[in-house]
Amino acid sequence: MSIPDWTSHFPGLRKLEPSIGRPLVENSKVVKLAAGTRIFGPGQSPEAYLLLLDGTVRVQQVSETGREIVLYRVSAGESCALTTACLMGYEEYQAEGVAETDVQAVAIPRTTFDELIARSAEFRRFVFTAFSMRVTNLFKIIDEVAFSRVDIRLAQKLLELADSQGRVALTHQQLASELGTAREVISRQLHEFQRRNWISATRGEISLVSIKDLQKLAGAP
Amino acid sequence: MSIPDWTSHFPGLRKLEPSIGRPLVENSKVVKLAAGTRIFGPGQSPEAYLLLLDGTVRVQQVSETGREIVLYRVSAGESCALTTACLMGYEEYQAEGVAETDVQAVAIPRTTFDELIARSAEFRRFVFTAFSMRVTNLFKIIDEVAFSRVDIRLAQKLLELADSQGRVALTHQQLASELGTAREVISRQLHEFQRRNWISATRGEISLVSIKDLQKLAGAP
DNA sequence: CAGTGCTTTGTGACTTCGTCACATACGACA
DNA sequence: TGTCGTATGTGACGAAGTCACAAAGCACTG
Repeated sequence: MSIPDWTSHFPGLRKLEPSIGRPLVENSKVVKLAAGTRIFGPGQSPEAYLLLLDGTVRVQQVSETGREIVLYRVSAGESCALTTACLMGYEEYQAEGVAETDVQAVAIPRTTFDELIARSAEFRRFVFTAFSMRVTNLFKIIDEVAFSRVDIRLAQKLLELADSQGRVALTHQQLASELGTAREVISRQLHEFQRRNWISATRGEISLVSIKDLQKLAGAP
Repeated sequence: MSIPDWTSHFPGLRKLEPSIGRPLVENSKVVKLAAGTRIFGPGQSPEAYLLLLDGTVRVQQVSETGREIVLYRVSAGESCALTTACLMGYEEYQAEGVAETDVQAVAIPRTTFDELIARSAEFRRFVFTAFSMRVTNLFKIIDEVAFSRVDIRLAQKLLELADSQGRVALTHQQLASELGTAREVISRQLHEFQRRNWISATRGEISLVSIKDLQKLAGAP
């Protein structure tokens, strides 16, 4: 059976020299994970560098009191870059990763990863770029959590998560987890948005009515 | 003039093969920066990988409204790992780095850095470990900012920043920046600590009186 | 289709945190 | 000893988080 060349799914890897790309493909394997699978979590060190072929993985942090905050998502074509930090580093993972959908991914063993880093400038760029994006994003989250108002953040999140019909199929609790706040706070804000006729809501789903107004709130102060 | 072999200052670099260590030393140069120098900031991409020989660098984020939060500090023997993310990655730095004291550092040019990553497993481990620590720490900050009470965080910070005599030579404003909160909030909390006789304060300096009580607050919920 | 049980949402009361607008107080230095 | 810049104190109020329930909404069952 021939091994499918999944490297073409990753723009950053397409230009890999064949002498590099072949061992990469041969030494790693494609894994499938069902939606809801916990991929890693506090106390579980990841064992391989993961590249997503399909689906999305949500990386989040859970507080002692049970409140949650979503740190970022990994989608098809991306790598779970921060796993790398822990893959390479001395510490255990503090956050947890959950498959949001069924997921197909390439698992690159630690040794292969290390070898690739050594041998391919192209691969290094790919890894570091992914890293850079995540870290920049973490900075942004800190900024928002520390300094930004929830109404603004909620408007941004709704716009970000809406599908093409302007619908967001999440419960208040799930939105609260996205922003790292409490469910009641979200309920009240949504109520206020509804009062202003910016959204309409049913159990478990929100429809954006006035995207323009939401953008105005989300944008300039 | 002989070039000083500063690699011995870095435990992670001591075991570098000479064939690797020599070019590292030869291609990089030692720089000195006066206290207060802004080393990098939003819009300024760093040009080199920095290893600190002496002094400390504070990395912080400034909000639109002027509030600040300290993300981490780089001390002697450490690398400003996250600079690397941006060094390697596609994006500009979102945070700013300021020399807190006079600083002596080794600046490794981008090309040399890349070459070292390629050639030395030892150096890779050094860089990734530093990375890992910072990222883990960023996770912790997000957790604390989002979920933890200021009185607890303030107690922790005081204990962390106290010198051997239990003194913290910072203004309320500076403490507020450490925690990403407002000065008034700190003033009130310190007042409360004082009322309970846990600290005593003079202009610009705080003395910890009952470290035990502070630890109790900082520790278990 | 009425009943039951789980999940989701609504709400009031209260605490904590952040903001604004000043009032004081301290300390260095002329 | 006065003056000036920085540091700290404070009240009022709005925004956000917590707690303890109440009330829907939905699925499944008999």
